[in-house]
Amino acid sequence: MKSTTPSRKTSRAAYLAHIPAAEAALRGKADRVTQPRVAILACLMSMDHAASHFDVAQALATHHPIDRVTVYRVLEWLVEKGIAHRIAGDDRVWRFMVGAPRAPVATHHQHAHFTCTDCGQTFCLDDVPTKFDFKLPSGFKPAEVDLKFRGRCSHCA
Amino acid sequence: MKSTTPSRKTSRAAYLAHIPAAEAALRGKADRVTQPRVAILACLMSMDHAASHFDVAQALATHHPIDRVTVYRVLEWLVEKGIAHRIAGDDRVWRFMVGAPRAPVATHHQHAHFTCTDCGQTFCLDDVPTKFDFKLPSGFKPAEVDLKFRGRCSHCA
DNA sequence: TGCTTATTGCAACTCAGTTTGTATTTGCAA
DNA sequence: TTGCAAATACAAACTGAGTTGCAATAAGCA
Repeated sequence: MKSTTPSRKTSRAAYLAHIPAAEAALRGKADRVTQPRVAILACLMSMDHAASHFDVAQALATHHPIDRVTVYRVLEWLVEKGIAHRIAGDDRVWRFMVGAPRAPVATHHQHAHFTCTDCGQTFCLDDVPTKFDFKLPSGFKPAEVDLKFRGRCSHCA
Repeated sequence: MKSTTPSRKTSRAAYLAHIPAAEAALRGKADRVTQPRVAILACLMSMDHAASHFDVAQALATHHPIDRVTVYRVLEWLVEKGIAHRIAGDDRVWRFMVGAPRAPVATHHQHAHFTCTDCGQTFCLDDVPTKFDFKLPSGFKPAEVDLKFRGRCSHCA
């Protein structure tokens, strides 16, 4: 078992700093604001890139160890509640990030994903201004768009 | 084990009709034109939607059974040779289609993928005329784009 | 036809993720 | 503070996609 995002781990300080924000974000959405939920959400918030379940579990391992099944369940629950969203990677591993899910068609500001071919990390690029001019074959009724880039990220360029 | 694309299977007639074309496509690219390669490529050619390894194996099961490992290897080999390309699905399954791979950035005609939320099938939409006007955050150097739609396909609309 | 070697078939394996079940803990409200 | 439902921990078994190693086969060529 190896980390899917080897470099640039979340610092513990950054994680702790996001705990209040994580709690606040959960207050409205959750019946119960539990420690694992807060910890996992704070962990996601402190990252600038998408994290796999394993990344999350490992990031919290020393400070606040959480059962891997719970990590799975909480991450799925965060997605269900619209607090986070997940991205299918090229390596069949789900990665998670805080924020809105897939963007509806016909917005001019697109939520895009950028996967670095160098360091392997996936970033969310919010508000990518794109002008779509779709001419899909007749009969195809799109509801959502996913925009995915591959290339060099700002850290590896 | 369930099929990933339950409806609208490849008919055997359509598959047989594509065998000569498949052989011709392989002649230039392959050292050896083997039966599994021809069969699998003909199978891909006869489909109008993306097929998983399992779909291919199942489609050929009765007429021309091929070991599932061979299906994996041949499909990967087809991608490597530029004869087919693969798409990462939302269910952690690779799907394959004949044709060119990912489009480079800065082309105005985009090779897009459309996944139907109803029947679950993924289609390739070639030559989708899109006018991209990317403004990625500074430092991000994109090399490839993936454009992915979700919605209702022409069969389910 | 026989030779050579790429390719195939088979079996066993890895790995991410899921499921189930039970005992325990904990958030929250009465 | 107490009671209770919801959530977590832990263990274990399971699923399903994809991989690896090796012996057997068959495509192309002389």
